[in-house]
Amino acid sequence: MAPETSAERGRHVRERLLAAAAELIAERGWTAVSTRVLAERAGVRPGLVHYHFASLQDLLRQAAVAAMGRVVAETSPPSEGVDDPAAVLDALTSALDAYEGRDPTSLLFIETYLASTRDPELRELIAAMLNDFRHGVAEVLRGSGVAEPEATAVVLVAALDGYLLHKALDVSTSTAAVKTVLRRLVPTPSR
Amino acid sequence: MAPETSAERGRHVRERLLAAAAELIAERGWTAVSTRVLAERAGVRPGLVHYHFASLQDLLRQAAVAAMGRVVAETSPPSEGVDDPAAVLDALTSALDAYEGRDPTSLLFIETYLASTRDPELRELIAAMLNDFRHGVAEVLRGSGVAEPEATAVVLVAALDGYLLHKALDVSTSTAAVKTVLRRLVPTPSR
DNA sequence: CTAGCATTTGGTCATTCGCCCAAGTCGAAT
DNA sequence: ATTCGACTTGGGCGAATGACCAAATGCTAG
Repeated sequence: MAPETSAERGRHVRERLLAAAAELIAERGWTAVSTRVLAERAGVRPGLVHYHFASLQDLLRQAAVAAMGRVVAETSPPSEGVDDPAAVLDALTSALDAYEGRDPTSLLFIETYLASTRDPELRELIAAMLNDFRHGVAEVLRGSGVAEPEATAVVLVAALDGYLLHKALDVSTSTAAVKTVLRRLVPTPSR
Repeated sequence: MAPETSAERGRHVRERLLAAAAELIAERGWTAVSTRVLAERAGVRPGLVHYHFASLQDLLRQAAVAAMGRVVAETSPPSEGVDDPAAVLDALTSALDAYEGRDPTSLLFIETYLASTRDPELRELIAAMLNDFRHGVAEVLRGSGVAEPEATAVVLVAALDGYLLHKALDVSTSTAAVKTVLRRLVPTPSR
């Protein structure tokens, strides 16, 4: 195998810990992730957790922000070149197909939202992400002539997260029907 | 004071424990509620928790279901006498004024949704509540001529819960503007 | 008055928790 | 070859956890 410098190995361990944390937050819940199960999942000795991170909370914060940032980046609608509101909606609702409510990604989002309630530092980071995403959606909506783009984006994103939240309880609802109804939120002004 | 029979005192203790549990789930998160803080909050000795309830999980389940059932009952729109979709919306969005996202009630809902993910017994109870509420809303929508009442109810309720979820992070959004946009979901067929 | 009962008490059990640290390993630079 | 520094190991700290139980308490029915 490739010989690793100790610095490289250290970075590798850090990444494994962050990945394991994102998994376990979704599986067990934010406050139920412990240093020992975390280390075991990462395939690493428990002592390493507090060598690479100041505290368990700090690790969880970094893991959640990094993982969520990645998801948001690839879910964000293209900032230009979209003029049809229906196309905007399709881009967003593709998330409804990708995430089923009970999957690690959906649960990580909800868990982090709740953890933000009890961690001001985390709240600021997540609120900034949410606002960026909302404004991105609003910009596209404005470009395609939808009235009140900012408020519409707020409702649209809320409906998406809320639907995923409910889907965790009840998977029987039809995503296709939901998409149809969501289209009412982005009416085309002309015609 | 009124002399209490031991049975009455027992029932009283049970209620205090349930009330304390609902508070603490919101404050600390579902998995972070312990028997000892629970007993302290209820003004009761720790040993009583496992006398009145089979387990801590069982207590939390009962507390969440009872508290949520009470909220749902008083938020549900009147099942008859409403023919204007705007009035339906007003009845529902009144919850947006009552709950600010970071209040105990909102947090209890989200926490319980997440706990349901890891507790099949709880999930069935909460899913039934959600479906009852959705169908109640759908029935009123159907009565006032809104197209696709079931799917509309799903989206509407999702938007409400999602908005509360996001409000916990960012209280800067305008509830009034949100209500305006939500009106698009319930278009009047006539006119 | 007494026996029976639900309730309450105070304590203990093994386990797990976050965090810390002295000692050890090992590649890189001198 | 030796030193340096980053990384890792294994153990241990006090505190908290869920659950359990024998003994005490006190109301109530006989």
